[in-house]
Amino acid sequence: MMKEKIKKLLDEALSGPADFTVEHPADPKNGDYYTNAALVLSKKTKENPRELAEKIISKIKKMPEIEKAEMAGAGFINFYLSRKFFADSIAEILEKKENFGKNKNLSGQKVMVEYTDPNPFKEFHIGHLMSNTIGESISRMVEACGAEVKRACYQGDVGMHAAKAIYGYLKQKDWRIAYAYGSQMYESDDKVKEEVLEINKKLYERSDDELNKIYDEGKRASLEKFEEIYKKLGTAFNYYFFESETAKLGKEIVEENLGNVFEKGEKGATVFHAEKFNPKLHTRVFINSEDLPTYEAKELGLAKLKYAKFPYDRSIVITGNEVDQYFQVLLEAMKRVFPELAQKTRHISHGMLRLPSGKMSSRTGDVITAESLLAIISEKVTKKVKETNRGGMTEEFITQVAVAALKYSILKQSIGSDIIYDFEKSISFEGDSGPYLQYSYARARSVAEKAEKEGVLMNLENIPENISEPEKLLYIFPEIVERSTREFEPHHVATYLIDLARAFNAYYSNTKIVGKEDPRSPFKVALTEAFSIVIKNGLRLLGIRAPEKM
RNA sequence: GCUCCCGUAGUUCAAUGGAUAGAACGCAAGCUUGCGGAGCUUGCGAUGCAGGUUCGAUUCCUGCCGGGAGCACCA
Repeated sequence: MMKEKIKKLLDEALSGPADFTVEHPADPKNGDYYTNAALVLSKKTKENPRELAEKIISKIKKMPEIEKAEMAGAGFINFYLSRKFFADSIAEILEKKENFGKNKNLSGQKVMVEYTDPNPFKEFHIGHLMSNTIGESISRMVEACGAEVKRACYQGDVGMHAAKAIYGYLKQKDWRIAYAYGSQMYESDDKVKEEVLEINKKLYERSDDELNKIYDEGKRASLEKFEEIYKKLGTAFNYYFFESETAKLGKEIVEENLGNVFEKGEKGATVFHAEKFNPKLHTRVFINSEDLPTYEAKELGLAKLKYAKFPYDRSIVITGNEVDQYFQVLLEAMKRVFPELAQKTRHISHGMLRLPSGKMSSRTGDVITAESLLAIISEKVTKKVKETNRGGMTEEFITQVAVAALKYSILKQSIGSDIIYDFEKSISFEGDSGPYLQYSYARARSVAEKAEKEGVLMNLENIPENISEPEKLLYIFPEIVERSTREFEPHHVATYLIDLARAFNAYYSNTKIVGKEDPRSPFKVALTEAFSIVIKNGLRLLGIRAPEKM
C-alpha cells in the first residue's frame, strides 16, 4: 500500500521514531496524502515546524510514484502522486480482481464470531437482523484479512420464553402466535402464570413425554425457519450452540470455583462480586436461588464449549449494547476462571434498533419481524422493477435488492450507536442506499458489455492527462478494509463505497466511455472494469450481493 | 442515587487531535443530441452550553443541560 510506503519514506527521513500520521487531505488541493510529521516533531525539538517540514522534504528519497512533496499550512507535508501511479493502480486492480483489498494482517489466526443469536420459539425480528448484518460483515472483513473464520450462533432454547410459547401453542395450535399469546396471558392471568411455571419445570426435567414432543417439534420448526432467513441474508453458520447444552456445563464451572471466585449471596444464590476487582462493575447472580444457572453461568459454559469445538486465537461476540456492563462483569469472572480464554475474547456491541414509538418488545407482539419487513421491501422492489420496465427479474434478484436496502441502512452508520428506525429510509433506493450501489455496479457492467460488443478492448496504453475522480478513490480501498477490520467498523467500507459510486456516476455522466474512434476509450473501459471490481469486493464485505443487471 | 453510552444542517448519518466540518433525505432551480434518470449539476442549511489542554478540538479533560441503557436471581 502506498500509505505504508510513504510512512517508510518518512521514517527514513526523520532519523528517529515519531508518532506521526499519514492521511488523505480533506481537500484534494492539498495532495493525495499529507503528514503532520513536522508538526509532531517540532514539539520535541522546539524547531519552527515550517522550517522542519522543508528540512524533512529535502531528505525524502525520490520515488516514481510520488510526483512531488511540498510544505503547506502550519507545517504539513503534502504528497502528490504521479499520473503513472494511478494508472498502475488500475492495472493492479484488474490483475488482483476479487483479491484486491485483501491483506494478510490476520493470516494464520483462527477466529470465531458469534452473532445473530435468535431464540427458538420467539420471533426473528429486526434486532436479530441487525446483529446478523453486522456479524456477517465483520466475519467477512476478518476473513479478508487472512483469518480462518468460524461463524457461531448461540440460541436460547430453554427457559421461560419456551414455556410461554408452549402454553400458547397448547391453547392456540399455531406457532406463529404462540409466544405472544402465552406471554400476554402470563402477564395478565395468575392461573396461567402457575401453569406456565409448571410447564417450565417439566421441560427442564424433561419429565412429560407429551410436552417434550411439542417442545421438540416447536424447536425444530423454529430453527428451520431461521435457516430460510439466513439463506436470504447470506449467512451460513458453522456451529450452533444451545443454552440447553451450556447450562449444565456452566453450573459445574461455577460450582468448581465456589469459594475462590464465586460466593454465596442472598437467598442461597451463587454470585460474583465484580466490584471487588473493578469498582465500576457490580455483583451478578450466576446460579439463582432455585439452583438454576443464569445466563452468566451459561456464558462460561459456552466459552468452554466453543474452544473445544474450535481452538480459536480470538473469540468475537456480537451483541446489543444493553448488555455492555453485564458483559464486563462476565469477562471479569472469566478472567479468573479461564484466564486464557478471557484474554482471547472480544465483545463488540451494537446500538439498539428503535422505533419512533419506543423500544420494541416481543412480549407484547410489538415487533417487526425480519420476514414481514423483507416482504414489504420486496414488494416495493418489484414495483420499481415494473416501472423501469426492464423485466425478467427473478425472485432471487428481488430478494438481493431488498436485503441490500436493509443491510446498507444498518451498516452505513457506526455500529455502536442506536439506529432510529425510519421505515421509509431503510427501504430507500436513492442516494445513500444499498440499491444505489447495486445500480452503479449494474450500470458499469452494462457499459463493459457494450464495450465488448463494439470491440473496444481495455488497455492502459493511452492514458488521459487528467486524473479522474474515481481513480483518486480506487487505490484507497485496501486502506479502508484494513481500518474497518482493525476498528470492527463496517461503516467505513459503506461510506467509502458511496463516495466511490458517486464519483463514478458523475464521471459516467460527463464522459463518454465507449467510443470506437476515441483513442482513450480502452483506458476508460479499464477504469470502468476496475470500478466494478472494487464495488463488488466492497459489497461482498458488507454481505450484499451485486447483481449484473437490475 | 451510582455506572456506562450518546448530543453535528429541518431529518438520518460521516469526519482514526489537523487545513474551508462531508453526505443523504427534504426544499428550490436545472440536465433531450451520449453507454441504464434507482442517475447527474447548482443552491439553502449544523458541532447542546461554559471552561481547560494544544501551534491546532466535533474529537481529549472538567462542570452543567438534554436523551438512552444498566445497576441480585430475565437474557
